[in-house]
Amino acid sequence: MLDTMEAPGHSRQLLLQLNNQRTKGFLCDVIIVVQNALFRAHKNVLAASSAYLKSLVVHDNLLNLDHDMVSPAVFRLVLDFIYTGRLADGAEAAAAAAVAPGTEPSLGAVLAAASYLQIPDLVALCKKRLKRHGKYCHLRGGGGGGGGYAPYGRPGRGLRATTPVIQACYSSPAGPPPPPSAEPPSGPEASVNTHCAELYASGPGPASALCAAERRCSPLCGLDLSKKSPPGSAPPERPPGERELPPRPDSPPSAGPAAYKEPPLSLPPLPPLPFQKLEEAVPPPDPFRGGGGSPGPEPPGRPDGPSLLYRWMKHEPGLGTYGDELGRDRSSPGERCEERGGDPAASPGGPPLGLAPPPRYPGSLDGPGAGGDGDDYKSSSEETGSSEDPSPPGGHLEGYPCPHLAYGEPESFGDNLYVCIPCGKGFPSSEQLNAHVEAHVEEEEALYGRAEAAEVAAGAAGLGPPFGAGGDKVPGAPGGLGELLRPYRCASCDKSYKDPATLRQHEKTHWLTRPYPCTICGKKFTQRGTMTRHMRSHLGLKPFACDACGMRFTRQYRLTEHMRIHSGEKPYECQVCGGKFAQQRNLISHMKMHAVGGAAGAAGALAGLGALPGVPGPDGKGKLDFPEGVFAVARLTAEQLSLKQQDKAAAAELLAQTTHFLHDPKVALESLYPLAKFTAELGLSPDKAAEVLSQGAHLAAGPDGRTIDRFSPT
DNA sequence: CTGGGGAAGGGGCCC
DNA sequence: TGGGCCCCTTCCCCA
Repeated sequence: MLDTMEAPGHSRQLLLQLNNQRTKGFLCDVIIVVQNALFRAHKNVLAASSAYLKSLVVHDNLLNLDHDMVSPAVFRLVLDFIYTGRLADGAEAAAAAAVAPGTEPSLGAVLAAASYLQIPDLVALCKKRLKRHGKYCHLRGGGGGGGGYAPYGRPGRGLRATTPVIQACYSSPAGPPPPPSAEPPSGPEASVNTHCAELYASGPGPASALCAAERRCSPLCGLDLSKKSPPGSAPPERPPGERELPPRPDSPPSAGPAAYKEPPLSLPPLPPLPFQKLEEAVPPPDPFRGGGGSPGPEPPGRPDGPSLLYRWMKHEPGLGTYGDELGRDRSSPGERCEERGGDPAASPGGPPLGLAPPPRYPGSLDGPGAGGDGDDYKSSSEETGSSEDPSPPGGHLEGYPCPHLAYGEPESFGDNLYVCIPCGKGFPSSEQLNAHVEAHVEEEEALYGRAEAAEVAAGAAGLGPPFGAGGDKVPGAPGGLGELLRPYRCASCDKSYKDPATLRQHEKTHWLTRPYPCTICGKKFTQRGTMTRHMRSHLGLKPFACDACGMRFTRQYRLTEHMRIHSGEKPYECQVCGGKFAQQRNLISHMKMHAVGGAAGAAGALAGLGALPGVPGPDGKGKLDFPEGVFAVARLTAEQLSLKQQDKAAAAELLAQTTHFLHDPKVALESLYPLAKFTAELGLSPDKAAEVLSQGAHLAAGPDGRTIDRFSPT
């Protein structure tokens, strides 16, 4: 009979590993939004620790906590407790939160949060500590104007009040996490590196909760990265029709689940914070308020107004702030981010107090989306090694964009808490930062001209962008059918569009400066929507869930595509070999295999098929009569066209080749319609098909274009 | 080892 | 502003 054996320290070791993984974002499957901060964690761990969080994580991957009950700084401590079983004392809390001493969250705030989140162990620990101290407000500068049971560790809200962009946060200014040892973690190092999975979102609340002013002023703010699962695409764990989370019986109506009205993925705007009121009532000696007599900043997350925020955001992020490797784009090496000009650590405005500048880890977002899941997480023995050094380089999972590596170490700015995101310099007051940002703007204007300003002006005035493109719009200009359908022509590339807005949008693709940079990796985009979508990949927001398998996607279209796997539908058929595909892109890829040398291949095929009746068909299995050969030519031509849709010249050439072999004008004209029809079947727009038809008809029947009407596709 | 297919991620861009 | 589609690319699996 075997005795029950117990490995000593197993549970603690397990917790250490979990915490280690959390610091890297490894296998994190939930994001917790607390005001302007994002935390990543593991559902299982949260569910095992907090009844409240348990009720949330079973439904969603993105939780939105009531920031009136839990501040980011407090939740940081709570999360640390969950993963370590330890509650940092005041000094540790300050160190862990990278805040100035005396500004750590009050124990009362932690207790309130623990109660709110239903973490009995933490509640008991807080009470015990409070009793031991014999008071509730023993912590320096405690929350709520002196500690007590203020539900909110307000001082913590000063944290990074001027970091409106998503930014990594470290618990400690330096040093890797402690290696697992036989001793329980103690001292400040115990909480080292426990917060690197925390990101700060722009604005005072979740990404979607930016104030209207910020939305107005910043092309990067007000991003609503949220999406909702389409009807019928809810996560599988959520029963159909169930939208509301189960109410939490003991929570007040104004807080907790009752305040939770929207699925977390939607990141509903948060109500105004009572911060101002608190300040008015008890003006605290807030070290976050910067230099002496300055009027002080807005509440945390609300930096000096929209204009300042805009100036930060509109500036190209100095990617070195987040890691020099950021923004690297495999497919677009030319868009790699430029090195940051200066090192904040070396700058005069850098961290005072002799704090060592955080090392710049060569992180990279090359891997799957930072917040990705599924394939984004690749198993690695590294991750399980207890002695692994999470310090980069080389210490994180390949392909996994560890947030703290990717975004760089947290800045320890000491008193210089107003941080310029582009260059990383810290300033003691918002005014000084403002002046500094002005310099950035001037530099930027000098460097890039006024393209962006022109864009803003053009957008406001309804004018075209620079380069005079807007001046060439000639609605209804004389010409063929294409011009009638798309009268707004781009002066730079000859493309034409139906409406001026689309043309204006297109013309941005010719600009030298892309107006919408990603605040995380710095990659720039021509369209805000593209950038927003890109940001979702960073945050791992996948709102579209498959009912069948639970897999989630960032885009509706992907889900639609994915659902064909379950339905077995393969609507895309190769006209050459009959192969069927669920994804159109795979058909296109497949067709490239058939296409031998593009136009040359088409010409060869034309020569073999269209010119001679009775030659073997495309599949090589049968003989085609002449009309069939014509259609085969049309098909092949259309297929070729589908591969090179943008290349109108190539399309015209292919059509010319097609019609060249159709000596009989009647046959040629008859072949044009199926050609255009098939072109449309391949997914081209009716306009495109009409354009193809127009071009072909001109080639086949002369330049007058009179045949177009007869053969217009329906 | 290689090539092809399946599936998916991400960017571009038009509507 | 978001949806939808196209395109390129990557990863994995399998023959």
